[in-house]
Amino acid sequence: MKHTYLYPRAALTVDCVVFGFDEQELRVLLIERGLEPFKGHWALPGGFVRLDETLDEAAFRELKEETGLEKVFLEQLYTFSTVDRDPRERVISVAYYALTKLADHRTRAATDAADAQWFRISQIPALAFDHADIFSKALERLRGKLTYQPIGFELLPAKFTLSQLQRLYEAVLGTALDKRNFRKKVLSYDLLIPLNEQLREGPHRPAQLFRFNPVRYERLKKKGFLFEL
Amino acid sequence: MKHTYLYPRAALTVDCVVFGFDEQELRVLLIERGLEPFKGHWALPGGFVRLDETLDEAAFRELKEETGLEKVFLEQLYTFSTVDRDPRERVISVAYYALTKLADHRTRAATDAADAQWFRISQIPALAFDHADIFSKALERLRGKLTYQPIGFELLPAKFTLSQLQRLYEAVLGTALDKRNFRKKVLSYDLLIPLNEQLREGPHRPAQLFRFNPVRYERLKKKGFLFEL
DNA sequence: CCAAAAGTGTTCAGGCTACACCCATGT
DNA sequence: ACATGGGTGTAGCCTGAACACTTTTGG
Repeated sequence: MKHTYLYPRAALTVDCVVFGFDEQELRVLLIERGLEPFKGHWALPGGFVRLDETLDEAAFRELKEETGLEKVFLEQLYTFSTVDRDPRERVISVAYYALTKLADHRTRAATDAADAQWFRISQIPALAFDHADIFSKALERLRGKLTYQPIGFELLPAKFTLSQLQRLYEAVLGTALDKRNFRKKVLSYDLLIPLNEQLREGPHRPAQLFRFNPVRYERLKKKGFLFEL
Repeated sequence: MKHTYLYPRAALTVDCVVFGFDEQELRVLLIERGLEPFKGHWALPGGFVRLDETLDEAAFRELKEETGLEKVFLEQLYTFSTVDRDPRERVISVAYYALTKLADHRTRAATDAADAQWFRISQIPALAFDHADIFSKALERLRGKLTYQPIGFELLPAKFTLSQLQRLYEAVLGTALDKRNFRKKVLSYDLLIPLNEQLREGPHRPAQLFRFNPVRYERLKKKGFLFEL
């Protein structure tokens, strides 16, 4: 009760749209709220920004605290400021989106955050506050970005097959892609390194595993660069 | 002196990077600060956000108050939060960028805001706070956006020639473009309406004037759409 | 008549699209 | 042996890049 200002101030929060990919469909990580307002509703992970941290730091911290996630791809999305977006008082929220390797984090998230759950993006429940707006802006951004920057890999395990990569693109973009053309194009970037390893699962020919070339990956990611449709 | 909170809160501002085009080069509108900190330095127009307005509203309001500009294209850019970006106290700033028709506003801005001045982007003075960072992020965004969305027209007068449009693209992107290819491509979008009017200036053949097709323009602007290189 | 910018078509190469069959494996 | 996804090449089309000269005007 001891912080007094000349003019009224809005409270400031960060909220994170955490995407994952389950080899079939895109998913988002949501938290069930234990407190009012919107108690019992699902919401994006997030919380108040402290005075001694940047927004990026706040987003990483909240992600860690609420979901156990660390070292994920995280990028600022947009700042939401509708006057009555929080029923209690004026709260402005800086939204982030994160891309995670779902398989790596599935178990951890399940233990650190008992109330966290991955939802298919086609089956998202009613969300607290204006989180539905935030989510849709994040999805839009992900779609846009995926087509001109090679960020899709952040959603896949370190070793992956071309079919997995293609399924990811198809899931995110919502369109079917031609297998041969997709492979030709992706390989042409000289971004994937074939491993001496194959993925065998199910009654069919095993699939070649790849990882990306980290140096080339960074270079391309920086300089914004055309990818695919 | 009577706004008291349980936890300390950051102050919140908006800052606007206002672009204009003088037929030759891209320019930015800056304000000379009359108060400390950074008194006498140039800075982006902006100011504190009120509790009863959204960020967009705050940006429009500050733009009006400080520069006299109204009804310009305005879009949220990024939120800046380095802990010591303001020497007085913790201030978080939501940056916007605006595109204006310089010719229309030149005089108005000059009267409403005696301290406002248009600078060539190649000759920007030292800026207050982290405004240089904000500016460079805005320029990067403008460059990126111009190549895949038809927003360049916001910087031109309502009636313009193809050469003016081309010079704009060349100035923003920093590259020379082939005249014939440029015209072919731009016209192919069926976005420009030729007028029964020509621009005559100087000892040479007069140039055909165009305006854009507003319906088609809006449609294309919305659905994000490939433009040019 | 000279200087200055406006305006205009064609050719070529490379990239994108469409498309169908064989391969390796587990059951 | 069969069902399942993995893997591969080519031909036509279209788009983007390169390129030079004529036209219209004002001075």
